[in-house]
Amino acid sequence: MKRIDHLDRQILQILQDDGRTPYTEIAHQLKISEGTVRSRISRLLHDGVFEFVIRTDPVKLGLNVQTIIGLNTKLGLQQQVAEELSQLPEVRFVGAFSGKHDLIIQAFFYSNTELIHFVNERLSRIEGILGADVSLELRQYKDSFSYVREDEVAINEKG
Amino acid sequence: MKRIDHLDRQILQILQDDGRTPYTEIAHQLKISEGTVRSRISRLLHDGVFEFVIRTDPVKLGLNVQTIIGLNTKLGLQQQVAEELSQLPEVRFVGAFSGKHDLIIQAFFYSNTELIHFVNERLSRIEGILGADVSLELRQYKDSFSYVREDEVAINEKG
DNA sequence: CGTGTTTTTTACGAAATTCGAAGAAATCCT
DNA sequence: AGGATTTCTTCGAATTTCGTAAAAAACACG
Repeated sequence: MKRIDHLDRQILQILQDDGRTPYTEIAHQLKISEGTVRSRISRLLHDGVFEFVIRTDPVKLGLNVQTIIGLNTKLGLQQQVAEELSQLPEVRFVGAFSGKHDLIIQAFFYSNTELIHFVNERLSRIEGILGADVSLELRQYKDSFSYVREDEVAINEKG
Repeated sequence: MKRIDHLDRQILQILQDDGRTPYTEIAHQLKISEGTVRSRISRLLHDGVFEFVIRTDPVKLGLNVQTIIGLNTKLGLQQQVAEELSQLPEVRFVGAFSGKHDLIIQAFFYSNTELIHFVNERLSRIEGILGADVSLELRQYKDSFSYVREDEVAINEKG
């Protein structure tokens, strides 16, 4: 896989803002040709560096209850638990971690009732879960989504 | 703001898979005209229901160290701490929560060294932080991103 | 350094997509 | 039912994307 250079990062940064920016427009902004933008993008896509998606607002879709749940699992059952959790549509993130919790998941619900039902009926039925610490999101301050860090692009700006 | 109907959700679901799907293609799949797709999308964009973005792979960008950090803050300083944390480029998510931790953040680093530096130099300098539980991501099982839950679209499929 | 090789970038015409706007169809309200 | 409003379709024009071939740049190695 080819190294990602500064031009790639600049392209990614523009697309992070608006994933539908025309290649011609990106080319114009970066003062390169459309063909270059196109070949860079298809290489990056091919290498799995990024993909075009949309970012929906959960609240606007009615998902008002957002949670992060830390879980502890029985030794040896962690992976199985993680895979079962991954199946659930309410769960959007599942990761294994070092630290206080073996697994941390993020889940979204239409209501508190649905959340309680999730904890009492779904989680409790999964074998290997020893405990679950539910944290309810009260307010969101940042959710940036941009892994191309602005500081990184800026540093090379003068190079 | 107009209610989001089933057709909107179908459009969103297609775009979740590939944010650059042409409107003509969406129209074809859903057996409606391109104009309808276009007007729906511009309404949804206008209402802030979604936006076109790209999803980059942090690991491919060199961000190998992914963490979730639970923080406890001094009473009354929570908001200020949250806002300071939001400024940091390493931090991509900041939320206030009920539960064991007042704030939960997600942060990404190029190396363990950078992480240690972040905890020792950056976090420790922020006034109002009482404690930080760092969880290091060992493995990711799911990171779906799709808030239009498949089950929801399916249910209405017969309506 | 210089020359051959490979990679990247540019250029350009053809195909596809997007856009604006106007008319048709459907929905809503009373 | 009838008029008003919203949503949907249609269609030509403008723009973008795509394929490809040639130019330019970067690279490798004697």
